Amino acid sequence: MKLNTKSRYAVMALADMSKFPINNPVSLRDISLRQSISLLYLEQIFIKLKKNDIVKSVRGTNGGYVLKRDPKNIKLSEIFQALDQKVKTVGCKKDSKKGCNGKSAKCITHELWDELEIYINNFFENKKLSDLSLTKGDI
Amino acid sequence: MKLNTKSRYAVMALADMSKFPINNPVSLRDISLRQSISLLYLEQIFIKLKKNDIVKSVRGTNGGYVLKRDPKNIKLSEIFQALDQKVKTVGCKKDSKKGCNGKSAKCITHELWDELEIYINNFFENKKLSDLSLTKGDI
DNA sequence: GAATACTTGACTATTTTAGTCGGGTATATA
DNA sequence: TATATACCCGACTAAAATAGTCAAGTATTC
Ligand code: FES
Ligand code: FES
Repeated sequence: MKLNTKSRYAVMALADMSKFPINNPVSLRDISLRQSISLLYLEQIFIKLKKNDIVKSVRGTNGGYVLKRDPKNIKLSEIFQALDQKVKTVGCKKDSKKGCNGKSAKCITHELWDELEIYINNFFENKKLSDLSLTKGDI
Repeated sequence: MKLNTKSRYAVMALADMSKFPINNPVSLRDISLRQSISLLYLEQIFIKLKKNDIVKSVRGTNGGYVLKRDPKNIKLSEIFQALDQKVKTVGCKKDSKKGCNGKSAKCITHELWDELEIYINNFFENKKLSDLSLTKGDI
């Protein structure tokens, strides 16, 4: 079970932004330098964050991105969703009646994995961006 | 975040076994048929389970594998460990002082991911094989 | 009009996953 | 003791996912 870099960087970048006065555009270039994340990669990530109403963009000189909401109201689960990062522990399609083995019933472990999936999603659901942006002084 | 098939199948196979009288060897062929898992793949999986003292093998005709311990004493975390399935949410090496970006300090999100890693590992640590083998009547 | 910074789709190398294959060895039972 | 059953184990491979890069823009401010 691994977390991909896209989600990790997304949270890192947003945490970085949330350290600055809101409504003050933060450029990807700056985030890239501070957090050592490839600028090109960040661009890809922010397109998705924008589409999902987590940030908004300000174009032109001194532009950048701005958090669209208070960090207190941004759940990690939303960030993950924005990046199509899903927690998938079951081997089957959830809403299908078929099991992971192609049989007509769910397998003997299905319930367990489902429980795990809910368990993990709970973590993301209950964590807000603000929960981590304030923990440390350094950027 | 996805769970790989090896771990999923391992748990499935062990759950299958635990439905039968202990000390009664269960052949991989039977498990393969019942659970629709490739026999060749199962072999690969069971070599590892054996090396990690979760099952023992009985060779020859009517042989198979036997659980080495009571399902009550087999934690999911052990099964995962046996298959080198690690939960990895941080981007850095845990015991290194360096961060995921190659810098000398841990990044701003490190603590969060570490917390998640512990959270998930907890799940596996607290689940026993017996917790799922008895839930359903069917195999 | 020059510089800054966002926008977007396509492309690619690398790694991981999910298996398969081949050629063994050990044991029970007929 | 022959044969079938079933474990043993390293090497191999196709396919998918990941982690980016690249090229060619557009919008805005100074
Ligand atoms: S995981 Fe859903 S049926 Fe096996
Ligand atoms: S995840 Fe450990 S330093 Fe970034």
